[in-house]
Amino acid sequence: MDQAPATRKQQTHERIVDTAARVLRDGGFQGVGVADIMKRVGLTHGGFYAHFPSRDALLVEALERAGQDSRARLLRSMEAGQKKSVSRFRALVESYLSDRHLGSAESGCPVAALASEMPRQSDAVRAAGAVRVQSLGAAVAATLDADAPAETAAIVASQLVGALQLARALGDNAKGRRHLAAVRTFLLEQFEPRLPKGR
Amino acid sequence: MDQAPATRKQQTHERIVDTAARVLRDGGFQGVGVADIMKRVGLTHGGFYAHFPSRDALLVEALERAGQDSRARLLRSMEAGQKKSVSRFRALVESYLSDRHLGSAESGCPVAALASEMPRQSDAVRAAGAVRVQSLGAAVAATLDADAPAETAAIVASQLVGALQLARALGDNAKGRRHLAAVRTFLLEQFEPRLPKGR
DNA sequence: TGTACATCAGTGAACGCGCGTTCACTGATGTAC
DNA sequence: TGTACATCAGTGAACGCGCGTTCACTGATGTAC
Repeated sequence: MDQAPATRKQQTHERIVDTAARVLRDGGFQGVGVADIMKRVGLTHGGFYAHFPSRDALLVEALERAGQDSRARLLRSMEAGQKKSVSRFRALVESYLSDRHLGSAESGCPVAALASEMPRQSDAVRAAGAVRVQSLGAAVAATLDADAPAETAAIVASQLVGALQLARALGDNAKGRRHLAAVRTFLLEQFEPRLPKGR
Repeated sequence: MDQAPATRKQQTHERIVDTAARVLRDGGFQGVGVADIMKRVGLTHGGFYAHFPSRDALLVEALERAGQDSRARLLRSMEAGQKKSVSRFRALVESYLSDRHLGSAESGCPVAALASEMPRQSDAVRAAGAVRVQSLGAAVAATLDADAPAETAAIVASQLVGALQLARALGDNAKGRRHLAAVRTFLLEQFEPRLPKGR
């Protein structure tokens, strides 16, 4: 929806944000260093401030980008599942609580990767974080029956984020994977819509 | 259980760990600065290394202490509830997902305060974190029926941690409190033991 | 088609600051006789 | 009871390092005529 010519500067800007969106999820907020990001993009750090007024402004954009990335990834899983007659809800849960997501935070959900750090960020970053949380809730809601209570999405989102975080804290090993599996089973039994293909 | 004489040095050590355990939950791992902690205790930073081999060693002790603090606090809530014939499970859930816990991370559960930062810490800190996660699971298990499936504790713990984190990311406001309330209601309906007083 | 100039995007040195860590030193507490 | 000495707990200056930010400058791209 934004196929404007894209000047060279805009292209560079995108590359910086994309890189930061990955590093952010892997290394947390303080893992995003101005010099480091610029180096990864193949530039020197001095040019950074021609693109962003401050490091904080980059964090905000990177967080938004990470959320979009992650959401697009979930949608692809759901499309792939639909071809196999898997409900949207099941595709979401199996993708979010997959062993793959356990191990690769850098391309995963930024809420799971960053939630406990959110309260310690600047106003602007926290606001962007709250939007990400609500967006996750909306993504979950879209997989539920239309007549499901409004709170169900919040409950499921909490469960997804908590389960992935505890699994990661236990480690990318048998303990972590067992934890994920337990929650996966529970959520499917408890919340998978009864209609053949979900809503 | 450790009422040994306690030398002056040991007393100071305790004060450093106690202070760090609070600051850790409020400010995260990188919120714990050697000079800052010593200043809060009323000392100068130079003396730090007579107590700990490194900052990382303090983080490990502070994380353990925070877990013990938080667990003791939950146990007190459960005892208080028992006098009012409230099940242990209900006391746990209402305490963990209370508005009070939403606002005051520094005396709360370190897993909720730090989970997403755990994977980025040193081996020693991650190991201590994994112990904290399992300890939380054990605390939950102790409030469930003896015949509950083993996975239930992990499921409930995930839900508690995820709900508190998302509520905090939404903010210490109406949105955050509504989120907590929704999950509280769900957990009680779903998992509160049916026997009069819980196990 | 070519020349002159302006703008753009990025360079790289420098600054100030905070942090973890080290270390020679000091004042207070405890012990020996 | 008093004196001399050793140990203990903490002090404060200094170090090296990384980080966010600034800024004068440069080479490349685009525009005017």
